[in-house]
Formats: sequence, structure tokens, C-alpha cells
Amino acid sequence: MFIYDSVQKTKREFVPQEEGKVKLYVCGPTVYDDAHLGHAKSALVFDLLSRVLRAEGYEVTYVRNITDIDDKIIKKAQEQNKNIKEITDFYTTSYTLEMAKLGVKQPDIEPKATESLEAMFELIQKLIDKGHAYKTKSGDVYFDTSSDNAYLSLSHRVQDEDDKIQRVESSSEKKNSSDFALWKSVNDGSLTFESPFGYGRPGWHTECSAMIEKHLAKEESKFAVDIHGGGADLMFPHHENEAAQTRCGTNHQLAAYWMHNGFVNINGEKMSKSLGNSFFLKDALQIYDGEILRFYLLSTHYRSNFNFSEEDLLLCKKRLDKFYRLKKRLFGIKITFTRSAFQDELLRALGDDLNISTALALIDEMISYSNETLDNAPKNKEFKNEVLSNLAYIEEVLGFGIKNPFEYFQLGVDEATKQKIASLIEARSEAKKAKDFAAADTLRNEILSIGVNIMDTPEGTFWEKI
RNA sequence: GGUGCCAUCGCCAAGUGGUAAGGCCGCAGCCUGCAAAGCUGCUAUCCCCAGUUCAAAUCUGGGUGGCACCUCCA
Repeated sequence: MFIYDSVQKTKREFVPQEEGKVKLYVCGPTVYDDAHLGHAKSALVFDLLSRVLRAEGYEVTYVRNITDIDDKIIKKAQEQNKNIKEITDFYTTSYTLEMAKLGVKQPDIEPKATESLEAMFELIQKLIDKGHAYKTKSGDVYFDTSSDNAYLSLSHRVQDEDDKIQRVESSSEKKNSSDFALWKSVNDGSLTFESPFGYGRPGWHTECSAMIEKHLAKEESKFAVDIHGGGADLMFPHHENEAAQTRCGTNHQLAAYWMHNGFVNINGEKMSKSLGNSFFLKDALQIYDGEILRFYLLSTHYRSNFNFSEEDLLLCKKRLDKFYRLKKRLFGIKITFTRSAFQDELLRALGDDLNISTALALIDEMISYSNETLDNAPKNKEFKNEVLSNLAYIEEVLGFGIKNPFEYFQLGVDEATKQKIASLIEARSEAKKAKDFAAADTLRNEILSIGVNIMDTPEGTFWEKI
């Protein structure tokens, strides 16, 4: 496995700290609103990564957090006149359901900030004890960025010149303007907790470091996790601060490899509420099947920015259609799983920093070759078994193609229409048998007019929703 | 202003020194009663300029054009 480390900016061979085992941590959502396509992309990328690592034989411990302590959650609760828990439960559930529709497997551990407070207290205390954090008069606890000489080494930033000026002018209690809150002293009754530092809320960055310590890190290891992932926009300040906390508060670095996925843009622009072009996953799922969205969102390399367009999505779907047509062709045949050269090649491509384009090209070539061979030798059982094994392998590693192929082509067609189609096809077959081709064509046009394509095969006439 | 990313066929998109993968669209053919599906074949020298090299889409320098981060953000 080769992974591009976005901190070192090089692709290098992945070597886990403990042989055969991978600790993977990914920043999950803050549950204050519906997930948008960007959340989907991130979840999909790291779902793919965990699948590929497992296919390579690694035992993976995948942790993805739920941030359920945040100012935005409080704001939302106030707006909707609901309590905090109602909001976080609602969006946690919808997130989980929507990810499931995309074929994203649940991570092994999904810790919540509200359940990780003890670990946060412990980390904050350690930082204070070691002189990397300080408490202000008003009760806030800040991380002292000037105490960490490796600060900004992750995001490769340069300390702002006006940093010092700000410090003088600002009435803030911070020692440096880049210092960030580990604990915010609040006692307004909304989402506050009792801590050794008084009532308040933890800072956002603290939870990830704390959860990693709690669930993944080993005291003696050099890195708390093997791979830390998240969206590219989290690099700074979130990951920078996480890394600083862990580096200063514990005996290890945070991550051996950092992976950041690119953005999903709409019309070339980043999605944002102010631009009014946010595309919620729930809305996309009403129009397109989750599996098609999965295929589309994964079809471009994870580090590239992704420009979402419905037109591209529909074109991309045709690629998935080909997979299902082959699957349909071999429907009902029992398989004994066999390993093939194709599977090795596919894994090699994906093992190269998740080179999905090469992987999809291999799949397309495999499909063409399989169709051709099946045309020439329709009774070759051994070959059919190999093809089915290849399809099953793709389903497991890439997570698409899992549906019944007939149902896939009939998505969104109701029972009454299905019966109507069946009777029209039956009538057309009769007409064809009687060599009344004019009548057969009329019937076919009628079928076409309801948005359905038909195809005659040796096994009978099949139909697909266009 | 600071930092960084990107620029490959009509569209999407691999490829980081050895002579341009794949998909969609298009054209031709096979198959088909005709179609559809499937299969076969055809279609780019890689934004511009200069340089390094036997050899560059791939390295270096300079342009031009996109985009992102620097505030919450997947």
C-alpha cells in the first residue's frame, strides 16, 4: 500500500506501527445540520480506504467521531426551540442512515464528544502541567502555541507578522493570537459540563486528540494512530491544533500518515450556505440511488477537487450499468470464490494511494473481456465462476454492485408499471412470433414512451428503466 | 497580502523522465426482422514560452488561466 501523506507531501509505502494492524482515525461530522455531498465524499473515501486495507489483509480499527458539542448545535437548538439532545440525536441518526444508503460501513468505534469528556479533562490537565496551556482569569484554558516549536509544521504555515500586533491591540486574554481554546468557561446552562477547570465546554480540537488517546493510542508508541484522515479544509486549524495537543500533552506524535480528501464543488465553487449552493445528501438521495451516488463520488481521485454535476453523474451511471448487465448475464449461477489475476491487479491499483481511475479502467476492461468471452464460449462454467468471483470482489472492495441486477435496472418503477411492462413485452413477443413486426414495433414504442428500454436476449426479453 | 493546489481528446479522467489508460459522446462494422444490449475498429502529443536531457505531459525557470486555505467548515 502506498499513501500520499499530505503533511510530508510525498507518496510513500505504508508501514503500520504494529505489523498487520492499522489504526485509522477520521474526523466525522458535527451534528447540527443535514450532511451535504462533502460529508458524503469524505465518508466514502475513508470507507474505501478501510476496505482496501482490509482486502490487503490488515486488521483495521477504524474510528470516526461524532462531534456533539459545538456552538452551532446550541444555536440550532435555540433557533428550533429544541433541546440539545434532540438536535444531536436527530442529525446523528440521519447521518448514519444516509451513509448506510451510500454503502458506507459503520466505523468500528464511533465515539461522541459528550462521552469523551474524561479523556479531554485528562489531556487538558497534562497540557497545563507541562506548561503548554494556561488558564485565564475568566476561566478559559488556552493552548500556548508559542510553547510548541513544531506548531504550524503540519499545515506549513508561516506565523503571521501581524500576530504580535494583534496581541497588543486585542483585549483578549490570549498570550498569542494563534492560541486556541481547550476549555471555554461558560455557565449559561446550555451544553455545559463540570470539569476540573470549572463549568464550560471543551474546544473543538480537543475532542479528537482525546478520543484518539482513549480509543487508539498506546503510551509507548511513536504515533497515536497510523492514519489520520479528514477533509482538506480541516488541515488548518483543526488538524494543526490536534497535532499540537497530542505532541505536547503525550509522549507521541498524532499520526504517521495524514490523508486529506478534496472538496466537492458545485458549478466550480465550494458549497456554502452563503452562496446558496449547498447540496444536501438527503436531497440527492431523493433523486438518485445511494449506490449511484457512491459510484459517482468515488469515481475521481480522492485528493482532487470534485465538481458535482448531474450531467456527469448520469454519464457516470452508464459505467455502473455495464457492471450490472454483466452481473445480470450470469444471474443465478452458484459460485465458488476464486482468486484471479484481475483481483490482484485491482488491489494493486487501489493500493497505489487509492488510484480509482486505474481501478475503474481495469474493471471496464474486465467487463469487456468477460462479455466477449461469454459470447464466444457461453457454456464455459469455469470462466463464469471466475467472472462472478471478480464481480464479488469488486462488490466487497469497492462497495458497489451489490444489488440484484434486475432490481437495479428497475429502481423507482412501481408494481403497476412493472406489470404493464410485462404484459406489453408479452404482447410484443406474440407479435414477433407471428412475424407481425409492425405491431411489435408499435408495442416497443409504447414501452419506450414510459421510459423503459427493452433488449432481446437468448434468455428472453429484458427491460431497463432509462 | 500570506500559503498552497491545479491546467491532458467535445465532456469526465489516469499517467511524475522512455515515447498518451479508461468511461461518456461521435463515426464505421459484427450481431439483430429492425432495435436495444454486447463485441470489434477509428478519434488528443498533453495551457504558452524558454531551459535541462539521448529522451519530458512528466524535471527547472518565466508567463497565462482556474481554485482553495489563512474565520466555522468534509
